[in-house]
Amino acid sequence: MTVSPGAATDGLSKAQLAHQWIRSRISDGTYSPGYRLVLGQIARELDVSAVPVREAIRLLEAEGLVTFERNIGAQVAMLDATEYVHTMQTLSLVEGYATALSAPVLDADTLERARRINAEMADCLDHFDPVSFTRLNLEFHSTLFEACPNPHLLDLVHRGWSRLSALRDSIFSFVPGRAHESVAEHTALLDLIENGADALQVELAARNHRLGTLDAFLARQHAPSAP
Amino acid sequence: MTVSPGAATDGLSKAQLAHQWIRSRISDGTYSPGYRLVLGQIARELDVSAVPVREAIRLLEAEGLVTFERNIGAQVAMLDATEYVHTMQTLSLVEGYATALSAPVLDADTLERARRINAEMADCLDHFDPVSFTRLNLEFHSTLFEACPNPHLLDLVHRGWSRLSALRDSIFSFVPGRAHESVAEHTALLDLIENGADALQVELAARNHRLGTLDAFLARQHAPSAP
DNA sequence: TCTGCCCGGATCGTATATGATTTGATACAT
DNA sequence: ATGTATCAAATCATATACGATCCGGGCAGA
Repeated sequence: MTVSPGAATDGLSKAQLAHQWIRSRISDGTYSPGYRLVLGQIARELDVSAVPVREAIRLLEAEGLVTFERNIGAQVAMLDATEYVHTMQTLSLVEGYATALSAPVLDADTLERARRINAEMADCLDHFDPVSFTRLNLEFHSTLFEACPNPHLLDLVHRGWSRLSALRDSIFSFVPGRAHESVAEHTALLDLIENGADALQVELAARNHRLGTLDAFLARQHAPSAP
Repeated sequence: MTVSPGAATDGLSKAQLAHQWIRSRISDGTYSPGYRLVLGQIARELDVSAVPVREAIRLLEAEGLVTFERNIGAQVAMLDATEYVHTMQTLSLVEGYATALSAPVLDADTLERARRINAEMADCLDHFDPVSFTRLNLEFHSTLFEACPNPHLLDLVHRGWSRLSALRDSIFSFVPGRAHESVAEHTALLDLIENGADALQVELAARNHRLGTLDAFLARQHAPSAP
């Protein structure tokens, strides 16, 4: 028995492998926005043929992580200010709703865990560790919306985060002042949930929390004098 | 000069062609939920190779219109009651927001057109023409959210509609009582927009309008005695 | 010098061919 | 009669090959 062309390294197809590989390269910044993705090149690097790579890239396109033009090629999606606004707006919407749908089914342990994560985030601010802060922020919100019973919504939330994290280096910069607000809003959100607040209240709190970050970004855009 | 393998019928690639072809077949009911999509078979029917068809199917999968399993094959997505609820829930969310974002930029002509469409819908009820009613319903809502400045949201709304329309025959049945309510709610929504109501008000009105249809469905599910 | 044309390289798009996997049927042993 | 092993057909997954298309650079003419 020999390793044959159609074999799968894992339970995954080569197309899925390529998909994840490229995606992680985008996430970790190896392929930054605008980077040109050349089928043959990636295929050689992964030691597969161009067909699975092509499929991977088309899927990434459907996710909005890369742009693709017929007979031209693919490149990592640019995230300009407008794109950022649209993505954040959409994410605020779906994340807010997902959080509201999750809220009723969260148990005390989970909420406690969320509070601990938020406390860690506060520590990160003291030590000025924006990288950990960003990671913990994702953990915090994941904790709150992962229980959402609607898989479509969850998928949309994940896509939104994926887009942002993939392109965080270009625009999504850490704004210290906003970060402090963020931690406070997290506490307020947890209080709302723990007190069994109305679904709409929770939704709007979660939504506005994210829109707040967007506003902070826009404010900085329009007054970029402050470092 | 001869028609060669890589040629495109239009400006579209064969993969895109196959994508649209399969999608329309799903929409018009030729391929109903559960129908098995066999690559080779479709490829022969379209007179293309299996590669573009495969790509088309993977894209449809990303859209949620078909399910796909490695080494097994693809089939038109089943839309059971749970799926229907999730899809409607998500659609209510994004459509509501898209409508709210559109509202401020709608001009008088557009609103007038929406009112005319709604009047036609009322006529359909008198003549008992559920097919036209459903078509006009899409037209009505399209009129209201097409001006939405956020392309991501618009895309999500279109995907939701696509899912529903593709699978309408199986579950999405016309409930006369609800249809009358629907027309009335359309009028109320237009009034809100015309009076320059708060964005949140418009959003919730649009959202609840759709959730009302969902509720009507659920009520019928739990009490299916009445035909 | 500038402009337009043509050509070659790079890359995408698809057909074809073949390996890999699943599924269902059949034959056999218990 | 039932359960299990084996095999063949169907189908997916991928490699390879080649045509189609785009882009940039060189060359001829004004």
